[in-house]
Amino acid sequence: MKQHDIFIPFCDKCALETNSIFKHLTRDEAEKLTYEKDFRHYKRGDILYHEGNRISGFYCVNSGIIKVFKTGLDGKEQIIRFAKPGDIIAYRSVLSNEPACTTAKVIEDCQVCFIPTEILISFVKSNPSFALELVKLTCHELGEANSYITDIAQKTVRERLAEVLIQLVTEFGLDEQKYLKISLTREELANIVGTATESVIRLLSEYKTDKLLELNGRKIKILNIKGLEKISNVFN
Amino acid sequence: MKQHDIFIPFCDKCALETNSIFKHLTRDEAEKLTYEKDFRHYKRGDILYHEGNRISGFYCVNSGIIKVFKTGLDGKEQIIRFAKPGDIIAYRSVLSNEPACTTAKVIEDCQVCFIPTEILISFVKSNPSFALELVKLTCHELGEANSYITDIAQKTVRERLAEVLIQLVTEFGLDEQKYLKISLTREELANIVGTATESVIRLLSEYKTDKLLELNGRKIKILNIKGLEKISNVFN
DNA sequence: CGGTACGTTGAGTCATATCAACCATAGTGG
DNA sequence: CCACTATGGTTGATATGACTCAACGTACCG
Repeated sequence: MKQHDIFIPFCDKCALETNSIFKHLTRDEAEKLTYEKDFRHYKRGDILYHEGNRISGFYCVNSGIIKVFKTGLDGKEQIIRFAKPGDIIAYRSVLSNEPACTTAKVIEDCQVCFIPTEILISFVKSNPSFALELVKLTCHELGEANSYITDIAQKTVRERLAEVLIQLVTEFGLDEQKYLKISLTREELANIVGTATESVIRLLSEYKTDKLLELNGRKIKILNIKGLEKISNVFN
Repeated sequence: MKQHDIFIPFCDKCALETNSIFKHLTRDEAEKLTYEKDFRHYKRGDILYHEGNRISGFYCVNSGIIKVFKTGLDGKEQIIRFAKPGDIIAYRSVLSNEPACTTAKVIEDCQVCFIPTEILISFVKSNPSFALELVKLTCHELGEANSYITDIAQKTVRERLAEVLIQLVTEFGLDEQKYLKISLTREELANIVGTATESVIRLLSEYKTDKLLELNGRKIKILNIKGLEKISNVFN
């Protein structure tokens, strides 16, 4: 028996800690989930699932960070979102019963629970308030997607990069020295913003000149959030 | 009593005809819906709801066309989607319990049913398979939003305009003379594509030169769909 | 008949992409 | 241990897609 088998987290506990959607399950359901799911480890660079494939279940992140992206023309990635502890991924394809429209790749080593489709469906059917929460979650994500469409369509790259940095601060936070907790390559940043790697590099160094941030290799130290907000034109 | 009151459509019938989500309701639920809903007429230019407002229900389109858009910087519209008979709108805000993130404006005179939030919630709770269908619908729309993000981020305006035209053909069809059934201003086209009105005009006349379409004022006659597909770079 | 909304065209500008060269780092295999 | 390679980061030069601005035409409407 491998060591990690011992540490399979109980879903009811994990759900509360990570604030995942499963906190809306009943005690029995959470137990069933703990029993039925599969606990897995992945390393940076590993792929959980591929765009275009049918998948037999979805994932709940226990630790680590995963990027979810679509592959566009010439294989250029468009990062749609990140998943961190408590988040679930691939549920869209599972629920709409369509092949995966994205690929999920590990950015920071992670532990995830794999949950078979039928379990999710059965919870939706047996637990109306869970169903409602799931609908809420999806609708919320849809609202964010709509915002992002508007942003990409209407804002400049300079504005969007600043906005993305703010979002990353909001979602992953800063450490004690004000460094962004998530570490991304310039190319990955470009693939969120929807621009060229070189443009990201130039803009970052422009922000640096303007004393909005400092750069230490891949680590980004945020000096002036207000300044970034001003650039990004967010009033929401 | 105004004449239209006589013609309030029965939901079970309408649901089958327009292929709306309510076809998954039970007979009793459909009756309840017919009884509780409010039937309304709107003219071109009317606004059903405004971005930022809380709304107390959602709409099911019986006839006509509605555009759903977000207002970006300088008041520029970004059209997110259209709603035609059978489609429901504003359900996102209702279900996520957030203020409307879009505005809905009538493009072609329409008749819609207004359905109070509580009814929808009660159906989600009482009818698991309806809930599941609703989740499916939302997830499907989310998938489309993700695709659109990738497109806008990676494709040129020329490619996107061609793609939008194809989508409009798919969604609204052509009449006997191959004219696109939905009629939009150049500005509206620009607001779907996410570009300037002038760019749309120039590109349309370029397509025309290439014999892909003909222009008669606002009416667009599609001559060569394959050609448009080639330009748009869609392989999906 | 003037007003308003929409459509069209041309000219100039600018943000951003592209292409190319180069450096730094780390991991690999002989 | 060193050459080798891959990956990521940076910078400069150049090209160009798309926006902006401005002028003007057209059609419909009260």
